[in-house]
Amino acid sequence: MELRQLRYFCELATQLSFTRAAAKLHVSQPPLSFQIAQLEAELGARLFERSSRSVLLSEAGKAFLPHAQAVLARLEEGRSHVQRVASGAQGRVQLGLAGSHFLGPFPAFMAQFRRNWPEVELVLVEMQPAEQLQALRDGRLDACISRTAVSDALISSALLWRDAVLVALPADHRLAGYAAVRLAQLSKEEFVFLRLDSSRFAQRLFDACVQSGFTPRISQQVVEVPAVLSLVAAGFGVSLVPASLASLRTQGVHLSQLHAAEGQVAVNGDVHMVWRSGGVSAAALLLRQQLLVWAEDASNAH
Amino acid sequence: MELRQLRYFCELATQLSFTRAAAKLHVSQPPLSFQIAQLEAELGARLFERSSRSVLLSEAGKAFLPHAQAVLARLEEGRSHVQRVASGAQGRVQLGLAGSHFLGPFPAFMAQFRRNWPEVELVLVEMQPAEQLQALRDGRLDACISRTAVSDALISSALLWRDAVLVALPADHRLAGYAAVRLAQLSKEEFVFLRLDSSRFAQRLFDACVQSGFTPRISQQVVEVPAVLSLVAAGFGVSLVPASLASLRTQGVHLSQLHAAEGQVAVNGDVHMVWRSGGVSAAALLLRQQLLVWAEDASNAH
DNA sequence: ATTGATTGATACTTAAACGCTATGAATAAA
DNA sequence: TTTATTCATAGCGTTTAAGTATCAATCAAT
Repeated sequence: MELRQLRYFCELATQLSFTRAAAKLHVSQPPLSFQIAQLEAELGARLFERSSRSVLLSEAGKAFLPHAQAVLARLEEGRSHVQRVASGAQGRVQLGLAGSHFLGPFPAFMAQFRRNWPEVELVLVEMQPAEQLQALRDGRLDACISRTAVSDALISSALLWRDAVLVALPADHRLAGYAAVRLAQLSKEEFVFLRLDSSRFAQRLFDACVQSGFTPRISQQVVEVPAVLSLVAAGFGVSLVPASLASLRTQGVHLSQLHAAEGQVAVNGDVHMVWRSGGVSAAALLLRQQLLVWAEDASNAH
Repeated sequence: MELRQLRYFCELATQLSFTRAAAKLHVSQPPLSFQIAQLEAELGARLFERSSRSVLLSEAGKAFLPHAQAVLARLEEGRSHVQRVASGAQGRVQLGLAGSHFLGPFPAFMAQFRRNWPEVELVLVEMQPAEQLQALRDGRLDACISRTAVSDALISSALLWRDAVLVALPADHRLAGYAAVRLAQLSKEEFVFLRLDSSRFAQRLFDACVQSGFTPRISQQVVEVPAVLSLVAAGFGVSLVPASLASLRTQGVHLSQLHAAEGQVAVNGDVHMVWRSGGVSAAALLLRQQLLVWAEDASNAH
């Protein structure tokens, strides 16, 4: 059996005339007759009752018609489904990110993306930054948002938007009056840190302290950023946090700018997108490209 | 797009190896590669991710697979549906008959037929005998059961089983004592008849009276046979009824045999099947053939 | 009743498509 | 490094489908 035969059959069933159906199908009449005859031979049943003046569906033809139509319709469905998936307009993207990014510009992008590509299921996976790379390699994630750029044979990344690092001080701290603080001024302080084993960003902050000439004394390590601010407010120490956290406005916490030490580049909390280089779905490609474009636009507008 | 490509695709999607899939499909490997490539080209999307050591479904392939499988499955459904309809094993037969036939052997056949061909919908249409022929010609009926044989260019018939005609007498009638009665003995009686304009059987009974030398005086004409017996019991007159009606055993009615007059063939109520010669469904053909065989068997057993 | 027109089937030729064998390129295992 | 396995490509032969021309049958109109 051939799809051509089904197409011919359906057209003939609606036209009920070999000549007209052949014209509609853009073939001449003999091939149409031949293909119908062939289909009938294979099914072992006459599909049309031909009298030399009229063509009518037989009982068998009436029985077959809905099946033939369903087959052709389903085929078109499949075709369009494949094309939506291949173009990325339909699919699923699994994006890993830490909870702190819900405080930055990311939610605005997410809202726009879901509006523009409603058939792309955007699955957000909250995940410790340290797990993200392994999840990317395993295929559990298609991309992730991180404050650390990565680049190797399998993983690439790109800057999305800049984010400064602020100093979080208890409101009654001796430095709370200053608009800006140098890292070296904090050498004697106790620190609240994100867990160093789960956050490469925290590791970078730690290293920055070391480069400023002191090893920070750590009073507490926590996982979530709001908890950092709460502990600072509670007097457990000072901390270094991304500037986008300012929107939290935690009571009892004073945020100061961080002055870079002379001859050093300022420590930053810049946000990157990180993705697996190969074997990604079209939807993941689309998300990546859209997020890069959006971040570019946003930073230009700013 | 071709069905072959769908078959190849589905097999490859389960085997995930060109070599093995080709073997299962009884083709060599190059045509398989070619057809898959062709399908991918037409859909504009890669369906498999080939690395030289493994073949995996791509996102697009995963999206297309259920459609391809559904298409092939639906096609098989259509094929078997057509064959059931063409063989008569599935379909609908509309059979016209008068209510009186539910009293004869017919219900036994019906039960057997429905047991053997459960997918054939046997629609019984109770219909006055006079309408039956027109309904046959119109296609509203595929066949009917009648006490009158018909034969012309479009309509054929065959004897199903014999049925005698009995004389129905009120229990207190002067002839009720006799086991058999001649028609001529009833010349002075009043008669209860089936409606002459709707029953050709009734017309035959009327003619038989005329041939026996008298024109029957008709006190009542009714449509249903049980009503005839009730009217006889109520004293409206005598009547002539098919022998199979004896199973009704109406109170106050005595049934006597009917002696044929000398040199005449006995009037009878033989039951025939009548059908349209052309343009009948396979299911109708099956019913016709089965009913003839069954009637033959039943009369032989008897 | 006869002719003319229309419809579906058939015969034959041409062009395209499919499948097979042979071969190549790339990768993983020995 | 070698060997084996896997998928892709090229060339060839066969099958298959479409087109043109024609036939047979039926209905309509003169």
